[in-house]
Amino acid sequence: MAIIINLDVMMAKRKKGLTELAGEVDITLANLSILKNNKAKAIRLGTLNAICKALDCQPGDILQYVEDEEETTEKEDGKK
Amino acid sequence: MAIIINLDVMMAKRKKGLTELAGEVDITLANLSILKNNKAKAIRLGTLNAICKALDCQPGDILQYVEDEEETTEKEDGKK
DNA sequence: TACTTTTTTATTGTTTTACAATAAATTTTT
DNA sequence: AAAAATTTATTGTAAAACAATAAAAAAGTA
Repeated sequence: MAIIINLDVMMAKRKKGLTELAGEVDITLANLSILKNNKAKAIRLGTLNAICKALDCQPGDILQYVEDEEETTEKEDGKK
Repeated sequence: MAIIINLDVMMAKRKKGLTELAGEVDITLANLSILKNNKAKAIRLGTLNAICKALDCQPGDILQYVEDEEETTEKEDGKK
């Protein structure tokens, strides 16, 4: 996979924590955490919409495409 | 909803049709058409990834957040 | 106009996954 | 240490991606 989620970055910029954002996005803390940490395999446009609205940003601020070369040597990124 | 899909725009820029793109993205023509025409309610990151790779673009080129005021007066956008 | 290609729409079925709800563990902050 | 915030995990349900297929509609070409 080479789509990474920069939700944490935008949250930091807006000074919003999970608790606050979860309320505005109307999603549970737990599931928003999953999203934030790139554990989600898909996203509903309605959810993306709510996030963009709450953070006043664009999808491009949250989703980023990077071509994957192997840099898996460092640590591990995708553990089972 | 206020997330719109500009996949058609990027396809036009890259001069790629559905047939060609569907092959590269490894998704059926029919389903890609649904995506392209904003009929999808969600998108898998794997699919978004494949599209970005095939079109050499970013998610932000395809997904756009617009706050919805009512401009439904013109035609109809979302029919049932 | 007929023929071809592309695109759209529809239908059915399977599999995946979002998300809720909940709880516990972990980390961070005070 | 205590409190607050975050992460991780589990179970269940509803939703939706996507495949496969087919057919209608639109666009392009001879």
